[in-house]
Amino acid sequence: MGTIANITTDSKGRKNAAEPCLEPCPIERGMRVLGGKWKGSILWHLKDGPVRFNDLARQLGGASKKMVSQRLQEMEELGLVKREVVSDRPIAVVYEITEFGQTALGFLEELKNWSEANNI
Amino acid sequence: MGTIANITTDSKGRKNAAEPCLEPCPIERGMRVLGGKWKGSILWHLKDGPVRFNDLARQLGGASKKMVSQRLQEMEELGLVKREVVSDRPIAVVYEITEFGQTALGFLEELKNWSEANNI
DNA sequence: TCAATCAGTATACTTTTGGTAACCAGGTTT
DNA sequence: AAACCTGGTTACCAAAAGTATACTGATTGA
Repeated sequence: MGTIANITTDSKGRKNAAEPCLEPCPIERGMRVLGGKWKGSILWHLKDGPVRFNDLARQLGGASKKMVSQRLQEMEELGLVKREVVSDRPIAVVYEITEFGQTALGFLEELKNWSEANNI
Repeated sequence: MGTIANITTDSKGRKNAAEPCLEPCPIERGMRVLGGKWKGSILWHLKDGPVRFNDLARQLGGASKKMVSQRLQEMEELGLVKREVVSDRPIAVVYEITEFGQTALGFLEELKNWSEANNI
């Protein structure tokens, strides 16, 4: 939808929804990209610069390595983050937010403000 | 967290995260309130006025009645929506967004815009 | 009389998600 | 030598989310 809940009333006083959504609306689709567990947090933690895998995992308050690794992979495929091997030998990998990823930060900040303002 | 990913570098060039999050950050907590499947959509569909249960279900593009009913109950407990029986006999119930629920609309609109702008 | 509408609930089932714990190889620290 | 670091993977398990069908009980409409 997007505009108005289109409820009509027929001659018998019966109500029905004029435009049932055939597919999830933009809000639903957006949620499926950014709404997964930890995804928002991950993006937020990358906003100030590249972070290494284990550091990221530690900063997520309880998310397991498996979770972090899974989410990072999904987000890399979506183009939200970029993975970079900075050295082998003592292997080191950093994750960085992409330009596309940055476009979501405004929305995440609104969410953060909302949570804080309402003691969520 | 909230401010900066506090990464320090020791004398050997090793990096480590100074402040691991002990609990989920505001973004994570907010997501757990608004991020559940269908919750955002439901709130959005209520923004223009009260809607009846079956109409709402039809407008959610594939969500089953069970889902809609479950989500509505959760959201009522959270104070995001209000349930009102407008008549028995031919039983009629409407769901309405609360004042608190309205505070989340700004954030949902940002999400909607983001989804649409990026073909999500 | 038969069918459909209202707002759900009940039941049963499958799929997806989230999570723990152990493990890998190479290197460093104690 | 023993233990920890790096960035993950694998196996396993529990809980959540989703599907689909059928049912309520009063009322209205054809």
